[in-house]
Amino acid sequence: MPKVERSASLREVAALADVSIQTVSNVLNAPHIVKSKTREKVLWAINDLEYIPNLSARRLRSKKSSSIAVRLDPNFSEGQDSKGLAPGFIQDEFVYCLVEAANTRGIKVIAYTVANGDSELSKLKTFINSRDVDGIILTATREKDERLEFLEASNSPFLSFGRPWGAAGMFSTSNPWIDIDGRSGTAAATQMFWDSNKRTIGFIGWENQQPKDGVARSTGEDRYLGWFEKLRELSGKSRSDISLATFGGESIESGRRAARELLHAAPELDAVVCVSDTLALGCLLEFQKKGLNHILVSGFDNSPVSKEFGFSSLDQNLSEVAESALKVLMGATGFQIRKVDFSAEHTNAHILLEPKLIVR
Amino acid sequence: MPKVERSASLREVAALADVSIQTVSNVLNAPHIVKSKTREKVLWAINDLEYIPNLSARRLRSKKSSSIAVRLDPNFSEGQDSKGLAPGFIQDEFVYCLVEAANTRGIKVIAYTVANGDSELSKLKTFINSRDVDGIILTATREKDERLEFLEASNSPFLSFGRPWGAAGMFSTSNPWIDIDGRSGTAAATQMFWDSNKRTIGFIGWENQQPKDGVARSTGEDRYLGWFEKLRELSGKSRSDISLATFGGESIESGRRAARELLHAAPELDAVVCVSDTLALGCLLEFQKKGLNHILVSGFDNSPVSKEFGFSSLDQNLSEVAESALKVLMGATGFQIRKVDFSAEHTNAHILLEPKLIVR
DNA sequence: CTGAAAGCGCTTACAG
DNA sequence: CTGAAAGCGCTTACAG
Repeated sequence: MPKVERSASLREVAALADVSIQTVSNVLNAPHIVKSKTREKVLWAINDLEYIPNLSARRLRSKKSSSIAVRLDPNFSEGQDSKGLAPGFIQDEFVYCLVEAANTRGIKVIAYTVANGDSELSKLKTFINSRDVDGIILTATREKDERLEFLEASNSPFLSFGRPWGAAGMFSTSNPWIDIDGRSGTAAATQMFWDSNKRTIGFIGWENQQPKDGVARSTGEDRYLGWFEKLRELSGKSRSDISLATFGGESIESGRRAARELLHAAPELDAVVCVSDTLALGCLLEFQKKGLNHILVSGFDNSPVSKEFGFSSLDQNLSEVAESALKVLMGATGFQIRKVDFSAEHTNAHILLEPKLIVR
Repeated sequence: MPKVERSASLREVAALADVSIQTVSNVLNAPHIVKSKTREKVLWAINDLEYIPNLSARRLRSKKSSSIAVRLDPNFSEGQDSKGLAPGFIQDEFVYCLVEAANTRGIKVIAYTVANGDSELSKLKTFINSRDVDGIILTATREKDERLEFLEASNSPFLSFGRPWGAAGMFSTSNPWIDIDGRSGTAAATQMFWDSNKRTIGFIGWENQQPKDGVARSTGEDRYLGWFEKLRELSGKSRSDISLATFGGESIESGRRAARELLHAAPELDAVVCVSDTLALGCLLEFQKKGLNHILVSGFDNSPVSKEFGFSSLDQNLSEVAESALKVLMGATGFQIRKVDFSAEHTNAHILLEPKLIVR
């Protein structure tokens, strides 16, 4: 391969095709307004010179970066409490799917991190005000969130992955979000067990995440309610009789302990719906140790752990999440990020997608 | 927060500070050449207007994007063979550390994917020729690699994470790389077991990765040799007597089977060095099942699995890898990506970093 | 040390 | 349908 000095500019393409710079630009950005004969001549020149537009120039002039930013989080914790077997799995998969979906739409994705000390808000301000990105994908938004306030005030397109649990403004159009319906997921797992003639179906959730009423205030409570309500519907039992649930931290050891607690409460236990793959594995290992291989277990996330150990799990379907997110920010078929007026448009500001039960 | 229309431009800052646009630019890019009194006046105006430079304009004019690109890979496999418990763990962690290190140096990171069908080469050409990035971080390079050839020909800065195993040109300056020294890692694990008075130390590697001679041709062979040579050194045995090794695919089940094979070959087995955390866990679970809790096990990657199950593992120290990678591309203290002439400069084109043994 | 001019490579707005 | 002009917001090169 010969040394390549630099790539051609519009000017050179125009000279070769014997048209104006502007016509070449039109062939690229509005081909339909160029006469087909001219267009072909220009395309030939573009191809011949291997012309690739300078994106900085395009962005400066058009005032569109065709880029979005997304935060990356660390998967390791220095010491501290256990975060389970796949702490960053969902986030990393989501980012992968987002990049893939964005690239398909001609959008670049800039990854950023927030290291100890610097504020995410100042990073977002810099991204937006330097015109480096057109929009932002947020994660882990809260009710009073300075990021939301800034993005709203600066009129920047954005979307959150995940609901701001417990926030009064969860359904406010000023915090548009897309999320997975955990409740319907654990309900589906419960239904599957029931259909396999399991009648004593327990639940293992995260500690401090058991709803006091029928309303979920966290991901864990939401997944609990899916099991609870579905079991009530199927069994015809009263609320107070649906009580085969226990809770623990996100660790193998918690899963083992929870399994023992459930067995103690109901020796006839024959299935367990778990809030996570980590707890499901702990539970499964405890049953194996006791030779109770007939008890079925389900987890959440469809992580490599669930595949490797062969238990059912709920896949969050992140490529669909990513595509839906871009559909909100760009419209169904558009190629540009734009601000959506949810109060006026037909686009829903809050999207809930079904997880997919992977039966193993 | 009030609606913000748009951020200020250099022109407005200059007007407020009562200097020329050029002086404001100098305060930003070459503060030392501006008289301190002028500089303060300008900084006050910048602060007052919350001025943030337009990056597209800066990039267009300066011909530097201050960005690099890195590829993201999917962690899920559709069916197929097992890829273990943490298939994308190292790659994802590396990307996180790279973004963090790059941001500290004022460099943006654009993530890209290569979906089935499109070629990575054409993506790289577009990145480079559209002036979207100044350099590329490659992964999984091979001996004859069209990506290397293109980047070389276009005179673009780049660096590979990982060695092109088995390639004659592994030490060619046209493929600069940074990698982790797996061999010294498994040697360190072997030494640790020896120091704990373990004398029958086995090894579990990946299938088809056992060196025929003393030369490694893959990551798995490299890690095997670390165990082999260290054990030979410590035990004083001859080559043919160091044979307590077995191999399998990257799965829990393989680890279990390998553990049984090692026990069969040497019932006095008291430690096992494994090529991966997945194999280590399979091995550990098999020992636990048999009540052989005195046998120590080590893995590789220091993934959440090793933390959760409490066995020793080798941490790849990816933040150091990322920082070292940028040191190659930017120099020790620079803030710009530049092409390195390895044949002339003192920078080494091939960097091998030590993994860190995490003892549990 | 500071400023007036040029220009990076495009797209926009508009005249023809 | 096509082209001449303007200009996006900076940095560079250079004159003073």
